[in-house]
Amino acid sequence: MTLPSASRRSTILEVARLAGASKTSVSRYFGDERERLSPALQARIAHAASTLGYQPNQMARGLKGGRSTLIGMLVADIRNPFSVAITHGVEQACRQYGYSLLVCNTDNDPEQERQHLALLGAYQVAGLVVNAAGSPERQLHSFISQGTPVVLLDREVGHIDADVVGLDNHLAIDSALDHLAAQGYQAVLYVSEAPGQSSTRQIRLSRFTQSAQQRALSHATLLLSTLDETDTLETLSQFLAAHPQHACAVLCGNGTATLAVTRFFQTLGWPLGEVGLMGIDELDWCELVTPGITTLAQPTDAIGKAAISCLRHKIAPLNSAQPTTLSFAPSLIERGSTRR
Amino acid sequence: MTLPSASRRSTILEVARLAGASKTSVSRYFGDERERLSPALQARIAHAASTLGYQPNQMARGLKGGRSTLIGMLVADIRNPFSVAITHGVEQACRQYGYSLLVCNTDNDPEQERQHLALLGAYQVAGLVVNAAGSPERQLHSFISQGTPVVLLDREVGHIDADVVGLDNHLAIDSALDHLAAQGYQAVLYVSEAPGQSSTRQIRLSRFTQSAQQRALSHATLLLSTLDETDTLETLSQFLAAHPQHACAVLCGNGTATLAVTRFFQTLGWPLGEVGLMGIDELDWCELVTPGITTLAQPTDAIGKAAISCLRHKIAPLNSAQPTTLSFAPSLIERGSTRR
DNA sequence: GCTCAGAATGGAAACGTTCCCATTTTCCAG
DNA sequence: CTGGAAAATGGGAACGTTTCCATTCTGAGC
Repeated sequence: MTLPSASRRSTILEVARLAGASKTSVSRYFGDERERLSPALQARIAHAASTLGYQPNQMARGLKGGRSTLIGMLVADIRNPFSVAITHGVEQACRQYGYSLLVCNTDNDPEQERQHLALLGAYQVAGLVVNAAGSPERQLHSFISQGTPVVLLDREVGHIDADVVGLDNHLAIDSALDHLAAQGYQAVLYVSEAPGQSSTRQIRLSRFTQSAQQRALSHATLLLSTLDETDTLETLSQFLAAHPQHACAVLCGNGTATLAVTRFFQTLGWPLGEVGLMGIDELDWCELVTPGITTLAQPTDAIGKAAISCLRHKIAPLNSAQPTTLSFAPSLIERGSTRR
Repeated sequence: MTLPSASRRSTILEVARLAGASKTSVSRYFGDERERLSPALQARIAHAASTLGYQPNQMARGLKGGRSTLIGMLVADIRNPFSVAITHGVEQACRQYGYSLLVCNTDNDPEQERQHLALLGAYQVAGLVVNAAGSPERQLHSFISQGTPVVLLDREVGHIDADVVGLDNHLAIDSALDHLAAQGYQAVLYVSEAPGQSSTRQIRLSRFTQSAQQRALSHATLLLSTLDETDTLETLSQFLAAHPQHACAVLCGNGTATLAVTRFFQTLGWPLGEVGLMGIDELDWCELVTPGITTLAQPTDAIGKAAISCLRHKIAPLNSAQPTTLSFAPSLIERGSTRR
């Protein structure tokens, strides 16, 4: 004889029966009206529930309530350590407030982004944290008009009534230039991935030009393309050649750029420091490449937490709070790559 | 006058009304019985649905069907690039088969693991991919007995009727030793994080000892503790001192160990290559630290895909297929750190 | 023209909750 | 005691689907 261990998940009704209570009371117990129940009843329900191993069915909950305890997060590139660090912060904050995080990676593909957004809608997420790949304005609008709050992370999107959380890009670029200037570099090349739809890349890029100009620094910019590696090497060499009497430095717009440029430095045999190198985003290995690469670290945990905090403020009341922009300051981690 | 743009999400019933059909037919259209409908009806429904921007409510679906299109994934440490790479593979495979991935990071904390598993159960995930932090045998059993297939990733867990997908650890250790021996190293120190509950770490560690012995290599092992950095440095120095007449090398059990050891090499001023260094797991920066660090790369995409493939085979039919263990071979990426 | 199989379609119950109400119980002021 | 408000509890409809079953429609064979 086999045990009838088909072991279906038990329901609220079974708990109610075992506890000698109504399903309403059990529902109250597991909802947030527990204190409305008499201590005696609470005890009976607690006992029955633990006997049966009862656990509320979130699907049913979501269906009835029209809202789940799920928070959706769109990440443009999950293989970027910076994105992971932020995701980690978001996740911690979610747990703290009893939400679960549904992380969707879009691989920087607007089509995948579209699909993922549709899915998150279908799962009635309670809020949305978006590190946009494309410009999904219409879809985001539809979330917002349905009352699902949206927070934009690191990248802005068209005209959306949403909070934006991220690095203070102006400050970051300015700090970097301050540091480089203070270290005696007189000509700076800014290297970035192609800005495309990314507001952050656009802002950093234009701020660089503007700010370098103000400081009367010789400067130029270089956009990485995954193709033409030789072209890129060429441009780098030319920059150095164009400033024979200046101390030159390269500033990288994000971690990916730093990685690529570090490789190029090695290919070209440029000594770190003599030619300065500095990057936005701190990475594990920056201290390993002798004499270390100077970076501007983003407060990733704080950014993640701030995102969830924004969401929470908009979830509970039908809060018409104005969209805010929260900008965080980077911190300078000084290493040998900017020491002449 | 404000527009009544409260814009609720439209339901199957509204589509049915607009299309002049019954909700049953609409349900069939969006389920997988579309071909049972006459072309005329299909067309009407398609039109109505797109007019209304209808999208099936997954909550209701999950509730009725008892199963969602969600796949749950437990990751022990999302900040480990190796885990991320695997997650990426799993995610791609999920998309390919129409599943969505609910990624939960446990930060190597069994308690968080417990909570996340409970949650995934409540969301009726269709399958579970588990990179275990602790030993949640009981919970996993309850998933399996409820018919939810489970795949173990990289780490085994107690006595669970589940497929296991991961690196062939014996092969990996053996390949590493083969390579080191071929390069002329005669004494090898194996560095690993403390094995704890991780079957992978245990297996690699014991295989190392066994295999090094067979090859008549001088060997020793060192477990990293996050505390006592000086202790660790001490042990490293002693190993070198103990083999004055041998060519020494260090083999790192995973990416974290490689990072830590590389730092130690720098602190101690050991020249890479003269003292050999090799690591399991390929990392972005391994080629940047001159003269490059030799690694064994795991086929992360293949591993992720295999995991989902296992799940799929068990989801559809009440398949009683025997649990399998899929082991993948690593590939050697040879660099200067193992060239004398 | 009639029967009947099979295709096409629809009605209604069920999934496990929540929440609005209604009902019962408690207890205190008069 | 008693009336009545407040506290405690329960009944049942509703959420948006899926699915079982019943019904209607179509056309081929006689």
